[in-house]
Amino acid sequence: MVTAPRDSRERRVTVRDVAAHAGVSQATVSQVLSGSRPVAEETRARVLAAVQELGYRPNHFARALRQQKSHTVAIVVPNITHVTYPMVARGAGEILGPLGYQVALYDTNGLRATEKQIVRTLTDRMVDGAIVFGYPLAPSDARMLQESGVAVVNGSPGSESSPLWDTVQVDETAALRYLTRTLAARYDGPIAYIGGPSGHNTAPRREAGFRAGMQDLTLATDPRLTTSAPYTWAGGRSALTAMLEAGLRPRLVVCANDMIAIGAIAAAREYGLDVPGEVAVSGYDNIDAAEMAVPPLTTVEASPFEQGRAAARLLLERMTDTYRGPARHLTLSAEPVIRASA
Amino acid sequence: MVTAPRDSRERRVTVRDVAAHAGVSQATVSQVLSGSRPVAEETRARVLAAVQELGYRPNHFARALRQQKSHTVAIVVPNITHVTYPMVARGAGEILGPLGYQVALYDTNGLRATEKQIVRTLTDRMVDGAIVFGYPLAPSDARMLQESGVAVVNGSPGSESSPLWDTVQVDETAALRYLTRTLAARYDGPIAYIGGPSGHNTAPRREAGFRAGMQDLTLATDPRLTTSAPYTWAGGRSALTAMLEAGLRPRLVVCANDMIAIGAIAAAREYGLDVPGEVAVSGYDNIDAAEMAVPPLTTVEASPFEQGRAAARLLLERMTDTYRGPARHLTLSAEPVIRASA
DNA sequence: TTGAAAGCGCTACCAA
DNA sequence: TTGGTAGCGCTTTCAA
Repeated sequence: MVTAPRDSRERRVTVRDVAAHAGVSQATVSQVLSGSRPVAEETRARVLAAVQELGYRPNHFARALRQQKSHTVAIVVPNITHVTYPMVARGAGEILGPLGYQVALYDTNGLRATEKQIVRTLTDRMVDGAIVFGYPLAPSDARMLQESGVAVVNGSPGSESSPLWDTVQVDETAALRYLTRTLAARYDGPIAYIGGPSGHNTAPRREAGFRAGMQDLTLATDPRLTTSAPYTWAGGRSALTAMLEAGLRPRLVVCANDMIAIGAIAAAREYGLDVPGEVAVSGYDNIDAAEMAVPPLTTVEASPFEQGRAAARLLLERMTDTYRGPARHLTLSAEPVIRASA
Repeated sequence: MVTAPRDSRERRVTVRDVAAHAGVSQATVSQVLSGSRPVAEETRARVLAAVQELGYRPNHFARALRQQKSHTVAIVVPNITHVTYPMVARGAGEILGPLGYQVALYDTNGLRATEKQIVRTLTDRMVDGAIVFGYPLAPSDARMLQESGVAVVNGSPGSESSPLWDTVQVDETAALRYLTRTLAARYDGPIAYIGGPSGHNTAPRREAGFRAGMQDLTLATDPRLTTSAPYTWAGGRSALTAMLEAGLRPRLVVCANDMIAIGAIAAAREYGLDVPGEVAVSGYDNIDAAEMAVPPLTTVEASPFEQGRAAARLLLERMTDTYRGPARHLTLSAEPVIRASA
């Protein structure tokens, strides 16, 4: 027969306990811990000793309730499963953590309904700030957050347009333009582009970059060689297969992301074409698989870690009211990573 | 000159406001919202209308402070960047979310110091439960959590040993044993194993599986063909290269994870060996890159999503006191995924 | 330099 | 079926 005490939950040590133990008032304890007003050195030492001895840990909720702030920052992303977003969270955590902020990660799953629900949760939980990353912040969501006193930064391609909140982004158009220009100059022959699905928010920006790069070299883009596919391996594979089946023979295939590119490499190989000897292929994102691909994939690295850090810094200045001016828009460059595939 | 009001933060609507608006007491409002005692239909309707009209949202902290529970479950993982862990979080969220629990993800970065710090945070934040996943829970951490009334589940290979907390795990040994047996029977010739780094907690279990599989077929393991490497592409590549340089020609290479395996494939290819024609290779984890590898990688899928769900269910029963018995240990099978590489 | 006490918003107990 | 109210643990005036 089991007789262990089921509820071993110990009573929490409170400010009151510490005050009693140190022979001072609660106010003094609170003060010593927060440094909000001067305290006699001797008293201070006594309080600290009591804190140590009793193992006092402040109750987060009581503090949050009283101060109306939770010392928590939310990071809201569309897909926690894609490496980019955890990296953003790590970057932000690196800045915010040491300053005493908790960083909480929320996953919208790409659903508008979930986005809204999370925004409501954030105001209920009185987060001090929110970094919405990977999709354009809805104005109504931004308003709701700001009215509740939540500082906001949006990190998303194309997000520079809003005058109401700070943004961080990578200039995808410029990155793909540069990559296209660099690679197109190397290969003699038709150049193809496999873009992302038209519904996706990054697709048009990347395609614009490809077109601009072509134009820089005064090359025409052949509509039969410009197509789109889901952002997947299978999507890239069938897109290039379709071109090859149609008798087209691109010398270079610029792809809107790495998965498409790796799929395209597979298609080329299945067709008996050497990569990069007969078809060169490039991607975008620099996912893990890019380095491990055969041949290793030439791609673009958007440094999500740095984006997270940057977003956190902007947010911090808003939360602490260090900066009060108009919305700031920070653009980071994405760098080409040249490997063997193109 | 900017004259917009700087603090647009609106005063929160409280229970008091709703009560006044509906002409009832705070107690009644609280009751209607939580369903904790019967209320006359007419009163109920009036309260609900007031809630609607005023846009009332309960204050999470006040509630947590009063009830001494936060309706939050923490998931603590060693590396938020590895796909497995976000998947676990999603699985747990799928169970816990609809029941009104918030799921918060914490990243220890593989550091013991951070683990401890997070455990302290969790007790401060009065989480109702914690799923510690991907590393063995330290007994002292478990004690600290349980003493604060936090329900605990540990998900980690080899974690079945503790009588003090529930565990969920995948039997890595059995999985690799089965895979080894299956593959080894197919190929005629020497069989190699590239294991993980000896410091890593999963390495010995996977190696044991390999050895058991070999034994099942009464095959001897050649020490020169049994090596270890970091869990990386580069690690796998140099490990197999070293064997080949030494004049060894394994017909099958069983690897402790996918990155090692994909690196080994690269090494074989660089040596002009066909995969799987001359060297067959298998991995473990079924990461994204496995499917995209050339040839697609034969591997083992540990279904982190299901593990997350399972852990959440165990935790839930502890949190709600639905289950009060001795520690339970759930083992899920990991399934082989046979592709072209072996 | 310190203490007393109000009150953050909520729930749950005790009465009616 | 409902209301009054104490109190969760903390910070922050106001007074001394």
